[in-house]
Amino acid sequence: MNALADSVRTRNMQKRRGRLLAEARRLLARGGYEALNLRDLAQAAGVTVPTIYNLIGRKEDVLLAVAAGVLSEVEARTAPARAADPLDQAAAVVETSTRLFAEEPEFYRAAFLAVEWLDQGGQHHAEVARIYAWVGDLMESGLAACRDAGLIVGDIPPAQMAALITRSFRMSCRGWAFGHYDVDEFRRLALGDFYITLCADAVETFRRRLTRRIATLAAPAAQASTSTGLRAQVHRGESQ
Amino acid sequence: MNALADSVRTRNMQKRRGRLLAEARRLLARGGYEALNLRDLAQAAGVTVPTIYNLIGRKEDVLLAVAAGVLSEVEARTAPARAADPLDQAAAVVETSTRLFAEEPEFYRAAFLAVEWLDQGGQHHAEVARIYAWVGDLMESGLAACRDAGLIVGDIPPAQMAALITRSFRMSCRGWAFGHYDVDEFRRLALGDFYITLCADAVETFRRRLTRRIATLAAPAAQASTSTGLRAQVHRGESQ
DNA sequence: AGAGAATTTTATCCTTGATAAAATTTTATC
DNA sequence: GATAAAATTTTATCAAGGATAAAATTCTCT
Repeated sequence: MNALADSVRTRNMQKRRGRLLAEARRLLARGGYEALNLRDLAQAAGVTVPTIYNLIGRKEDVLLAVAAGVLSEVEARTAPARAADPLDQAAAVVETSTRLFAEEPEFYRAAFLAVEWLDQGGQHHAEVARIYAWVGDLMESGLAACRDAGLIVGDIPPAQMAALITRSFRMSCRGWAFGHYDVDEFRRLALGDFYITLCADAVETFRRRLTRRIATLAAPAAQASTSTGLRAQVHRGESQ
Repeated sequence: MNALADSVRTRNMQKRRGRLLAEARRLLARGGYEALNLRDLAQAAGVTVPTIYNLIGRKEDVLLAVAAGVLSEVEARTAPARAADPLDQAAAVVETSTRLFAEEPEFYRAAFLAVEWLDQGGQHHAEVARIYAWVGDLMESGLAACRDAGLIVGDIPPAQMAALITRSFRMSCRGWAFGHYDVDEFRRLALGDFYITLCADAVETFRRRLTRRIATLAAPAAQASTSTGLRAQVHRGESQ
């Protein structure tokens, strides 16, 4: 009962746990929430179902672990990266997200699906709250950088602006994670929302810069993507 | 086989169907998605499970019907209501939502949970798309009213602004539907987001009006929590 | 009233989350 | 190195929930 020991047993457990989480992400990212069931997960990881319970916990805990993974990963990989230009620094959240999403789509898509699922399930989860608190803080510090550079008037409470950006950012992430659009469209949307929000409290020169950037974003591939995939859904036996 | 007949049979079926949907809403609004299972639903409505399949369809169709209900209800109850003031007209979406949410919380909460669930489930649903397309259109026409009144500069594509407002609006609705905050907080958030977005492209005088309104909104406490955890650096100056 | 159509119910299947108890593997002690 | 104890994995099984076929019932129309 040596608690410190990095024993064979402990190492194997960690390895199995890692495999389980990796497979959970793969299943989630590929087939969405409904594709993640404990039997398939166990089989994919080469263990049996009760082992999942032993190594991770109930299904909710699996999702929680997937969601928690993204936070540590992101915190580790997000450089402090103080850009010279405060606008670029502020936009860094979006640019970084875009890069990460493009590099490891499976990882982030899975994490996002997990988060959205957990958030929907009644209870409050500290992990989920922490993730968005982290995004919110980044947004707010971006705002602060702009304010310090004299680019922002200061008529609107920064917290309120940060909250707005965070809300719309989350929706943009959702759209990507759910497969409504690709990562480029995600970047366009998130960056556009960000610039527009900044415009709301921007000094005149800064505002001109922002509107120019917004015009650039709107570029070629139009939108209309998300809401037009209207495949007629036949209602059975629905006589009106 | 008279299709037109408003026969006893048809009338009873409609009545049962109505009871089923009403009970579905009740179960959803009270216990969230997990509380809505077909057996309980059938029992609550005084029928058996296969009857649900006959009158409505599979579980997904029940959710779809609940979601669809909100659109017809809202379209019916939303007056054309051209306010004298274009700002008020633009904000009408939020004010109307607030009123409806307060009047029939069960109905709207259920519809929202249904929509969010459907949206998460991989497939595209025309009903869901239509609901948010409708919101987006209202937002855009509000913007148009402001533009026609000369309150908006026109540097930012209205569609992009409308999309931003719609995204954040949806998140605010979510928060209310999931019980993260009450209807007053919902109104504050949604209205605040709306005003900030308008600020982004507002003529100077209009912008002053908006920031004043924003300051008014921020008013009294409520709850800090929600999801952001942002500590406000309260900008209190600018009282004018 | 009675034939035939439409609807509801009875009975049952299958998937999936969850867990107790047995079997196995690892650790610690002599 | 053998063996007892502890920890972990597996076998077997339950219960809940979505879904459906087939029987029973109700309604319509002549």
